[in-house]
Amino acid sequence: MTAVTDGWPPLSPGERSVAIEVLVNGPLSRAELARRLDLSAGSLTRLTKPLLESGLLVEVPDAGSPAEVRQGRPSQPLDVVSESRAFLGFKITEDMVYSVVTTLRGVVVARLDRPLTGRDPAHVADLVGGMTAELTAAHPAVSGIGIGVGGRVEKRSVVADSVFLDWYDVPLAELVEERTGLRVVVENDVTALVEAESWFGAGRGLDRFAVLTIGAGLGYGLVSGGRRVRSAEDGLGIGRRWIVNPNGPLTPDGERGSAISLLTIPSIRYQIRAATGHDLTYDEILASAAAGDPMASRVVDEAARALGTLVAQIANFAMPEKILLAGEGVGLVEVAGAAVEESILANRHPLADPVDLETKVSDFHDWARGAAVLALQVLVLGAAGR
Amino acid sequence: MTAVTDGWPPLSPGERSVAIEVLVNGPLSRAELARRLDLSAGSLTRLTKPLLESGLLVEVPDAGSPAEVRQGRPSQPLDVVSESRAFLGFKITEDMVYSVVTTLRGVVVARLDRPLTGRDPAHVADLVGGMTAELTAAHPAVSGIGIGVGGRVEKRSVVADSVFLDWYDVPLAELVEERTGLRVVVENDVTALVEAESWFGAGRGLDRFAVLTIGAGLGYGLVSGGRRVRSAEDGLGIGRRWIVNPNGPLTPDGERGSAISLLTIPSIRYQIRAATGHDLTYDEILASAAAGDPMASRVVDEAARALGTLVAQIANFAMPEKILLAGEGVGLVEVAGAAVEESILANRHPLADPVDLETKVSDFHDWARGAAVLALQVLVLGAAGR
DNA sequence: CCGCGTTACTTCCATGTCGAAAGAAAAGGT
DNA sequence: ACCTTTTCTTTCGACATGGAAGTAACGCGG
Repeated sequence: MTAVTDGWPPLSPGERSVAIEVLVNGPLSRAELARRLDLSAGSLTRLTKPLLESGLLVEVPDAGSPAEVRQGRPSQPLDVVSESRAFLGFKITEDMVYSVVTTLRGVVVARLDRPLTGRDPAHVADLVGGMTAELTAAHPAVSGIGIGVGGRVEKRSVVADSVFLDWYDVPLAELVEERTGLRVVVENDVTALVEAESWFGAGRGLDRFAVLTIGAGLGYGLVSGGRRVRSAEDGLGIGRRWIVNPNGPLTPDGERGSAISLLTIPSIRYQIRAATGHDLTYDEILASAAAGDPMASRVVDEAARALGTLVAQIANFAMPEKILLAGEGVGLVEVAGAAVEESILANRHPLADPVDLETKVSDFHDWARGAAVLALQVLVLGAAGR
Repeated sequence: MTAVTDGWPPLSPGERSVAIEVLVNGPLSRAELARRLDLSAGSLTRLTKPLLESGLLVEVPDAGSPAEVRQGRPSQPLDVVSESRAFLGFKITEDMVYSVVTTLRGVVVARLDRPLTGRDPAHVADLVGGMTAELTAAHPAVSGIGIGVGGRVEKRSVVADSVFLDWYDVPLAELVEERTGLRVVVENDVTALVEAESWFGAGRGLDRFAVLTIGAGLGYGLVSGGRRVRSAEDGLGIGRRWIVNPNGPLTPDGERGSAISLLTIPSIRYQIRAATGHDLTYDEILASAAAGDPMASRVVDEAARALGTLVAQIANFAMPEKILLAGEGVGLVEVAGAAVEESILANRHPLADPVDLETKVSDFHDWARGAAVLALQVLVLGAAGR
């Protein structure tokens, strides 16, 4: 459909590690790479040569801080040409398709959203194809497409089941490849976000890293040894049965006191609606709580305590170096951060390390970006892992 | 003090992986090793030659199942001479020192226990030294000593702090090495057990594996990527604040409804004592519950539900392939296994994989064995990991 | 009993990666 | 100008690895 420059030549393991290190950790000199990758200087000359010849890496002028006066020959930083290739990322929700164009570094350079008017796979693929055509018009050097979907995805191409779309075994990657001529990677939305954050986000450079997402549901992902931990419950989310406080509220989505009932946006809105009769938006509820409204405060505080409990349990059992909180529902932390902190401490050993918790205010474009970064990982650098 | 055959010559990475594979997974032919380690047949001839010459491996007669009629040249299994070296493992408790002698495979071939009459480091080291003398008399080929202690241990040699011994920065490894002339590895008892089970026990061959111990306290350890996950809270155990059920009982050791209050042996005994005035042993309480006594049943059932919750949370957040339950308090599972199972299911996603849970009835000699296996790992095979 | 296929193991060599050492390049300091 | 320092390149030897070819040891079937 559109001109496609194909990927770089296949990389040897050594070359790949160099490419990824530069891609993830900005411009780096050969000497610095040698230190980071624990290789000799000679090896770096050898490994970088084909990468420079193929154009994946380029030598850039030293933009380093001139503050530190260094002796000796100046280093020659290497970098990727971030804008040389672009990736498209899509996030499919019940009623919208969100998309972004990212650079090689996962920086979003364009956005495009379209309402989703039907759930037929062909219709969705057509819409994605059309959006791709629009985006590639302005950003021609697209190397691949990533699509994030809530639900279970197999082999990074087939949507095994997605309840909200009523899809079962839909070969989405194939459908979109047919329409665009581009290589397509499909993945569960949470999984894609975890991979992306592990590379270019909060989890950059970390060995162990966890992500908890709060939105319409709860999502969880774990990275260990620099690789995402796969499990059978990928894409299932945290179930309705996960009981945090047996005395907690009962909502349609979850059992009494479950994490779902206490924390998700629909459940919090349901609680307020059931108690007051007013149907407030999530942001309105947070604002009311911040303003001191007793009912909203009670619900938000209870949610914050539940969140703290969850975070503490993740820290206790998965032992990540860092936990990222993402999703549309993290505004909770801004309003009731103290309650979250308190609850974390209450559920941790007093002598344990403090939990490194990062909150990322995110919208649906972040999910789309996650998918784009996953496409980058899979299509350009081959396979997974660092 | 006693004749010491020193370790084998240092191994190259390739040789080490072969040695460990044979050590952990029984006799294996070169061809089988080539398949498992993803190496060529030629490499295996090369790698095994020095191991055979140094005596670490030997060729053994094929004891394989003669049922399967195989064509071609019979394979030549290689094995370690399990009895060629021995390791001593010690577990130091408040009032006893337990010790075992193990083979290269971590099989216990002798036990020796002595009461601990004082907490002075020199006294404890003397006792360990004396027990070592007794044990080496019958088992001369001792290659090293491992010591497990409740508390935090640094650099596998110094007890940073151990509350029950009132020890702070005690260089225990050094003290015992002086008295025995053998190399000594000191480690937190839970850590040692986790390492041992990961090699020769329930976690054999698994990439992700968790251990939960129930006894005087609660212990937790996680293996990921075949390596134990280190964290700042190593040796701290699960704290008194870990709230499982806010409506639960209050005990001296933990806050209301904490895992400590619900699950540990002293807490369960405390609950029964507080409710009935009778000071029953843990086993008596379990027997009463099994016999239908209402008070004991209530306490045991509540403990079982708490255990199920813990196991489910470990499965949810750490996502191990298998969870091992060990320690002196696992009798609980035999009496109230159904309640445990039920509670696990209640806290997992309905579509999630069932939890692979193994219960190991264990006594203090298992802790000592863990320390012995750790000594084997560190002293013979060098460094950590697989 | 003797080929024949099969599997296990060994020997040998080409390949490729790596580090160490030596040299070249490009700065600052004196 | 000269020295020092750091970076980068080149060269070469060490070493691990895989593949090909050869040898060994079995069952099987004529």
